[in-house]
Amino acid sequence: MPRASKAQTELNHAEIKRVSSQLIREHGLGVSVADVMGAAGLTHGGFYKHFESKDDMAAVACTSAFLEAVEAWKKRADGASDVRSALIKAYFKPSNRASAGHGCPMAALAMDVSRCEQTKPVREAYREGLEQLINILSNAQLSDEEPPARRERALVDISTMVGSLVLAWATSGKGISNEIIAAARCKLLGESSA
Amino acid sequence: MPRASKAQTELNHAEIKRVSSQLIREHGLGVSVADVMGAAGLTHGGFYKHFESKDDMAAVACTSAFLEAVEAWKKRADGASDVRSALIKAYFKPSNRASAGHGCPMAALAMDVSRCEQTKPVREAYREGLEQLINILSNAQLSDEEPPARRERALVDISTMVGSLVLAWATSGKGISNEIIAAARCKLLGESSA
DNA sequence: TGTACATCAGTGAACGCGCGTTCACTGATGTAC
DNA sequence: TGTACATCAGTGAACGCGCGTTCACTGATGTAC
Repeated sequence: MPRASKAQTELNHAEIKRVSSQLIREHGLGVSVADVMGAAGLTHGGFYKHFESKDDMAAVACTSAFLEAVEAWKKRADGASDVRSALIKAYFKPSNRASAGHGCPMAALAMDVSRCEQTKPVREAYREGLEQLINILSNAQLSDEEPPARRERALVDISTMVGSLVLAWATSGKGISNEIIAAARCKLLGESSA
Repeated sequence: MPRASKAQTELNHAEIKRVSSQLIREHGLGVSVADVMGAAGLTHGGFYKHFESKDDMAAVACTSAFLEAVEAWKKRADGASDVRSALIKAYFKPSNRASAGHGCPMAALAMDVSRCEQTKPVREAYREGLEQLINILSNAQLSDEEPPARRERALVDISTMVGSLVLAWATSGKGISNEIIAAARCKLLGESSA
C-alpha cells in the first residue's frame, strides 16, 4: 500500500495517537517506535511521516492521554450532585486499576517524565495535563472554602489518589494492593461527607 | 588487576550494591549493567561474578534501597516525641526530593516494579520493603486507635507522601512542584496535631 | 469527464549504537604441603 | 616459614539482538489541464 488517501492518513494518525497514548502508559516512554507503529497496523518506517522524533511522539501521546482523562472527568462531573465524590469514586473503579494503559496518566507517566531531561517536550505536556485535572478537581471541592484552599485540597486529594494507585500497581496480585486502594478511597470519601 | 583479595571483593560487592540502589532509583530498573559497574569503578565483564542476572541485581538493589530507607526512618523515629510528625517532616525534606537516587524507593521504583512481570524477584523485594515502611509508620500513629485503624491511616499517609513526591518530581523546576509538596506536608502535619 | 503527471504515505532494508550475556584470558591471592 | 600450584575476581573482546533514525523505492492518490 504505497500511498494512503488523505482520509486514510488522518485515520492512521488518529490510530497511532490512540495506541501510543495507551502504550506509553502501559510500558513507559521507552516503548519502541516499532511497537507503536505495529499496534497501529503499520510498519516502523512510516513513523517519521507522523512525528518529528520519538520525543515529539512522547509529548503528543502524553497530551492525548491527559485529554482522554480530562474528558472522562468532565463527563463524570456533569450532573453529579457531589462532584468531588463522583470523581474519586470513578478514580478508584477497577477499570482505572486493571491496566495502566487505560489508566490515570498522572500516575502512569509521573516517573517516566521525572527522568526526562528538562528540555524534553513531554515534560510540558505532562504539566499542562496535570494542571487541567487539578483545575477540574479544584472546582469540584465544596464551595464553603476560598479558591486557594480548594486548590490546596485538590492537590492533596490528587497526591493521595496517584500515590495509592502507583503503590497498588506495584503490588498488584497481593492483598496489600487492594488494602491500599480501599484505605485511600475510604479516607477521601469519608472526608467529603464529613 | 586480575584477582582481588577476599576483602577487596567484599568491598567491591558492597560498592556495587550501593551504587546500584542509587542508580535504579535515579534512572529506573532499565539502568545498564555497564553503568552500574562503571559507577562502582569496575568493568562490565565482572558483573556476573556478583549477580546471577540483571533481574537478580534489580532485586538486590531494591532491597538495599529499602534497607537504607528503613534505617533512616528508624533513626528518625528514635527518641522523637511525635514519631509520625518526625517521619513526615523528614520525608518532605529537600534532600529526599532533590535527587531520586537518594530519595524514597517506594516512590522512585513504583512504576518500574509495576511494569515488571509478576515472576521477577524485584516485585517481592519491593513488596517486602514497602511492608517494612508501612509497619514503621503504623507503629508511629497516635495510640488512641486500634492497630487496624493505625495501619489503615499509615497506608493513606504513605499514599499521600508517595503521590506528592512523584508528582513533584515530574514537575520539578515549576512552581507547582513546591505547591504540591507544601500542600501534602501541611495536610499530613495538620492532621497529626488535630 | 478524461488524461498525464507530480505528490507523498507507507514499505522494508540499512546505518551505527548500546544492550545483556558469555568467555578465554590474566596473574595476584589463597592454600596445601 | 617457604615453595608450588590451584583458584577465581576482574578484564575486555565478542555474540546476537533491538533500538531510533534514514532513505531509496513503490504506486495509488490528488491535481492540472
